[in-house]
Amino acid sequence: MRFVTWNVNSLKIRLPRVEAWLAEVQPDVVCLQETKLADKAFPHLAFQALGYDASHCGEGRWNGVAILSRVGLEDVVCDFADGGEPDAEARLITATCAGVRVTSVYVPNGRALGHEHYAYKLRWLARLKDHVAATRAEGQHVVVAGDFNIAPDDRDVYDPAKFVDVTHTSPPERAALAELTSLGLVDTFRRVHPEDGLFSWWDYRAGDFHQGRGMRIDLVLADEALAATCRWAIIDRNARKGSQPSDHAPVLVDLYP
DNA sequence: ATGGTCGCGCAGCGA
Repeated sequence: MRFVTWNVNSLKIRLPRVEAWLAEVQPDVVCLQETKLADKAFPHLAFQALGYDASHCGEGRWNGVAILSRVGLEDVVCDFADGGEPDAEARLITATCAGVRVTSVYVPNGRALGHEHYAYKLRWLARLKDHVAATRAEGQHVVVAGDFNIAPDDRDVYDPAKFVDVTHTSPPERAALAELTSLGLVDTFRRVHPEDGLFSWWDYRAGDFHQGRGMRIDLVLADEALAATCRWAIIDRNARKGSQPSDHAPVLVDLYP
């Protein structure tokens, strides 16, 4: 099964590119983030025409996450599965695809160390751990894929010296991600590609993409048994090129549940 | 040169 995560930065603007990419790559399960759509504006028919069922959790102007699947889409939950208060923002959606419990996540950005939004990011990640623990307890294979807004280690940024005391690399954020993986989840792409310099996001400004100034913040986490089946993974840099790209490239991971 | 670009939506914020 081919899994993809892709922060599309507005599905309204990006739909033509997403459609063409899906037709070419033929993934089985796709986790989207930052659709920036209300549920009623989600283009179900466009995806149906390509063979995908879809579920979307959106609020309109910001955030918005979805799961597309051509191998079944069941038991959709549009929030944390920890039994707590509903999250105010549309940042995760969970569904079962061919026996795999899949969650598409858009982790808060954090904005700056010490900012209220940074505290929100850490609280959100702590809740995500509870969500994953609850999901794992159901006994199915688990995939948690999305824009984590965290570079797991120094291989995941273009210049570690430039990422000191900033969001995406700060020790509390990395510790929160480690808490998550301590539940038995594995960064599948990293398992296949240990080298540095492989990024999934580049700022639109200053020619960062062409200068190689990026970060790897889009991850596909899978339970250990499922991750052990991974033999192939790639970040499709070509999808970051050309006219009207997202600032994120899609990450593809083949797993065999 | 100490910025730079997008997307949303129509000012300026968020990323």
